[in-house]
Amino acid sequence: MSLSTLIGIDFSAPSHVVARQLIGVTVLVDGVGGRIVETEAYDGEDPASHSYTGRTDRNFAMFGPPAHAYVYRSYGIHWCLNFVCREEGHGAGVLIRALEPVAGLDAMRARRGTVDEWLLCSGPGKLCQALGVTRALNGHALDSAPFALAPAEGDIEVVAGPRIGISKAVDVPWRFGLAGSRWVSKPFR
DNA sequence: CTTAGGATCGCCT
DNA sequence: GGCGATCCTAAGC
Repeated sequence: MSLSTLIGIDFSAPSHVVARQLIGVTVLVDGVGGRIVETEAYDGEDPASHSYTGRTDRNFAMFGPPAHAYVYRSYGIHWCLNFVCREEGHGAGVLIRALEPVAGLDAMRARRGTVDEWLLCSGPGKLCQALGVTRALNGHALDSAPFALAPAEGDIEVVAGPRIGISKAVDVPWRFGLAGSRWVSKPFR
């Protein structure tokens, strides 16, 4: 058990390994959250990754200790949540792309302004709004409040495919999902 | 069903 | 000055 091991997952492993293991894990922020059904891996040697060209004021959390959060602003509007992985200094992380809503549904509806449950957490920007994730959590440890993680339960079948919304390394199959889940942001082929 | 455009911030060339 | 690890709305077919 290394210091970067949390809920049975070794966050110092390569990002695509961690991304696969995170499917089925429950994540809560101040008691609001759900089960992770979709992730994407990004790595320091990966042209599509924010960390590819080195450390900046925006991405420094990706180069910090594993099992911490990296939160960035997307298109000047949305927040996106990543779990940092790999050894410190490497610059890798896993983008949390969709959740199955489990806890704090009323808070999610209020923040998202909709009662449609699929619209609450079916995308990286949506789930951050639903869970109240902002830059304030950038660099925050995942094993301490307001975060709470719980291991996946039962048999988890994971499917993989190319990542969404990027223009580089578009064929790398580093998007992972819970097989058959209706909560993913886009179906897997 | 598919496509197009706007919102709006911060890094990069 | 350009362009995103996005989302929403509106319009076209």
